[in-house]
Amino acid sequence: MLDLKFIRANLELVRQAIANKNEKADLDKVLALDDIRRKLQFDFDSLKARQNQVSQEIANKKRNKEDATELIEQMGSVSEQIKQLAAELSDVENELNAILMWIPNVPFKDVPVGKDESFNREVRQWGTKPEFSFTPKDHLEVASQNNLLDMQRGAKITGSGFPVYTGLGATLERALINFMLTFHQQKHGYTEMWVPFIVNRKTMTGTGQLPKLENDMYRVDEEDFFLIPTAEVPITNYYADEILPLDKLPIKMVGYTPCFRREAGSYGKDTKGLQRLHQFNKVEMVRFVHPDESYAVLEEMVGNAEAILQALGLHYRVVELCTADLSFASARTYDLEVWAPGTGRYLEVSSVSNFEDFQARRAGIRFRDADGKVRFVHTLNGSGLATPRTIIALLETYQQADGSFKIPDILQRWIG
RNA sequence: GGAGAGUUGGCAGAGUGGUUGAAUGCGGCGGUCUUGAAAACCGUUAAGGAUGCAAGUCCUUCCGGGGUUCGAAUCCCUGACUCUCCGCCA
Repeated sequence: MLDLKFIRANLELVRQAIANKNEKADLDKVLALDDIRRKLQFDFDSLKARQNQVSQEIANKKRNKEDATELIEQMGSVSEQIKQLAAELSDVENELNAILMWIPNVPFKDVPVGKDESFNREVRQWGTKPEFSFTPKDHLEVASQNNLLDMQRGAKITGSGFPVYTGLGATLERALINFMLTFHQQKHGYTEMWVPFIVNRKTMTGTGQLPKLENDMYRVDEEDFFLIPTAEVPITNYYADEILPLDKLPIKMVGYTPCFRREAGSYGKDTKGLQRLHQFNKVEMVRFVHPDESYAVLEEMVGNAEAILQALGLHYRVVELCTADLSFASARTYDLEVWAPGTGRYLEVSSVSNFEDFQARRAGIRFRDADGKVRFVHTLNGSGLATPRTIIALLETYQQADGSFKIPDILQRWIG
């Protein structure tokens, strides 16, 4: 959520940001409602002040055993007006808030402006595409020959997009998660968190998934709960509505969760095998930092995610997203795309974003500055990494001529 | 799932329907004293909003929502959560 005062002071900037992100929001309505809100607030405050004052007088009279009937009668109508104004004020505030919730974050100034993903900017590459003496197979074929995956029975149990990992495939999945968690915890200094996989509406709103993405998520209607689409949601909201002492920053948390995504309407495009799923596993890094540091930390976090791919020996590239590809809440995002030799494409395995104070304002995550001032923290998060496409890259990169595949040494200790 | 108790400021913990934004203690910050520190003493210490150049003034908030009343932390209804006991269960 953007600060209303910021919107008022930077109207054109916000208007441009909405357009560049292909979003829609009625800023004129916001300004109009805000005017009404302030006027109602002023009237309400004035009447309340009067009521408070006269209440004192009534109390004094009663204490002195004097008659207060006249004052009480007067206040009857004031009381009615206050109720009326309070109701109007609350309606306007709700309406205003509802619109504010649909205004996206403003992109960082250096983010390339673009209308689709073709405007994304490649930042760098690491490693090179591996060479094969044979035609590399795609991950489904490798998985099939080695009995690692069962998409059909996953579909039978639940539906398409719910894979079953079998035997060594399951072990590899678990090893990968374990490896990544331990790596971030030990080498990058993150605190490991194990959090609920189902969250309430307030939490889902705090990180910006709601109201926009309600239809992309699995719901538990009876409780108005949601299955998390990413660990970002429960981990970021861990400190919601709190004021953190300065010495608690920076906060670095890492957690594994399964991720659940309905994403109706995404069928047909790049869905083969493990490329696009309704349930998948992901290790997520989350950081809360002083506003002055967030862009430096963003670069550092990209490095943290890259370190995993490097340790696994997988070729990848780093891409900066253009405004249109940027998520609703993000101000700047880098994607890591790993090379999948059999599929013949780069696949997104990580997305690292700086949300500045957008999420913090929604979720109420603040800290006390050196001079005692209460401010919003900057929140960042990044996948480190999502497993399915990492598995794709591993299977396709380390496949052998005979159809078997080699598990990278670094994962061996987790395979057992 | 059943029964009971509870939810107040950073924490602990008072609170009679009427100067209670809230006693007291702890913690934090500033000061006096001290070579320095501790102790002691003094002062200070919530967040959000409206208005104003500012100093300031005013309003809201005692888990959330609704109600009673001239007036609610205090009374009523309702929801959430926590704790204790019982039941069930991995």
